[in-house]
Amino acid sequence: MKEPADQDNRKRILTIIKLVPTGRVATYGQIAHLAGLPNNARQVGSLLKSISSPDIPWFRIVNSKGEISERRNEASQSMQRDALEGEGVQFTENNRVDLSKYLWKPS
DNA sequence: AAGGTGACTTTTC
DNA sequence: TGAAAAGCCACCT
Repeated sequence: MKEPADQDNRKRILTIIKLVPTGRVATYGQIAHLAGLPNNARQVGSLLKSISSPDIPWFRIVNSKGEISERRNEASQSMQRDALEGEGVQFTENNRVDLSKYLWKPS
């Protein structure tokens, strides 16, 4: 039987994000890779902007530099930083997180 | 149908 | 080390 691939992928991505533990962050590429979409990091981001589920810790997703990606809605950006700091993640002067410390390493 | 866009990543210089 | 360009792929005019 056949399934709509993109919807299935979307669900898989969200599932992965839910697995990211508190106080940790993950990169878009990592999420995409874990979801089985190695080169679709952008799609992950595109999906996150339309997030509506409170169960999804979207704020734990940052880009490969460890910085919060720029977006149209600035409020969302500062909200993300605030949420991460509330979980114990410290930001550097450059407005970045130390990936070598906070990056989620799945088993 | 075809080209532009984007919450990205990696390679190059 | 860091900025710029190229690469990628789904989604939207």
